[in-house]
Amino acid sequence: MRQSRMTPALFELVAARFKAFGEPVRLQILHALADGEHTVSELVGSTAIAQANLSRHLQQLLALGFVTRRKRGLFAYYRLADREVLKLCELMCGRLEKETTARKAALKSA
Amino acid sequence: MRQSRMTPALFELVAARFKAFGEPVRLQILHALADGEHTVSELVGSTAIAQANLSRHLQQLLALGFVTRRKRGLFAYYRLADREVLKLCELMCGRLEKETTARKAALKSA
DNA sequence: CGAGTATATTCGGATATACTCATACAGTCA
DNA sequence: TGACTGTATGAGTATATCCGAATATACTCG
Repeated sequence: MRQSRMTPALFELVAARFKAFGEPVRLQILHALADGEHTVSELVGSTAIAQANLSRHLQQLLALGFVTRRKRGLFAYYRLADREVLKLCELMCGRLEKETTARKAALKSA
Repeated sequence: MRQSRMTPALFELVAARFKAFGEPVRLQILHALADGEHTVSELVGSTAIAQANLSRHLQQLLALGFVTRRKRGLFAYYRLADREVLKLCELMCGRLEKETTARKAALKSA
């Protein structure tokens, strides 16, 4: 939040973006796209998420700029928009790891 | 997501953390805490969020490790748990800025 | 102890979000 | 053109989440 002034509208916009990451299914999709471009049907295969559901979540991620789409014939190829997307996930994962190791350490000392 | 294997449970845990950021009110609270420790009543004054609501959100942020609490007499002093919290916000804000400037540029060229 | 204050929690209604099923919309190829 | 396939979308339902009002809890001080 380096923004000079944070308006309610701005909070809304940022929150909407975080909300996109706040759903396990979407994280799973981003994770599946970490190794490169995939079509919807490939994702159906690798993630066990229903096609309709997958398509919907991909639309959201697309609308928010977290993934990009390339249509080629019948297929839609989705890929992560940039590396920062993974960086966000890694930051949060890192916090979780720290938390769990801290918890373990606390148990040992007790 | 540097984790060796992402399990469904792990996705849930990470998503829960992102979900905390996915709410304008909580972002506003984090923003208000950016300049240091504050009590609940101070935050009521500076944010115009109702006390009950504020307390609720602070509990969530506390449970997820984004803020810490120090109780002293009647008062509860909350502060950001670490700098990373702001970094996450800044990353997302940065994306939003890029998006909007890109949109403006697109309008100009059109 | 009893009043007063700061914070936390419970309850209930309103709203949003995700999911499934069925269907629509391309685009390909015979 | 017509069958077929991959992707997107509409409708309906179930679940989660937010908020306000009221209440509970914890601490201080007379």
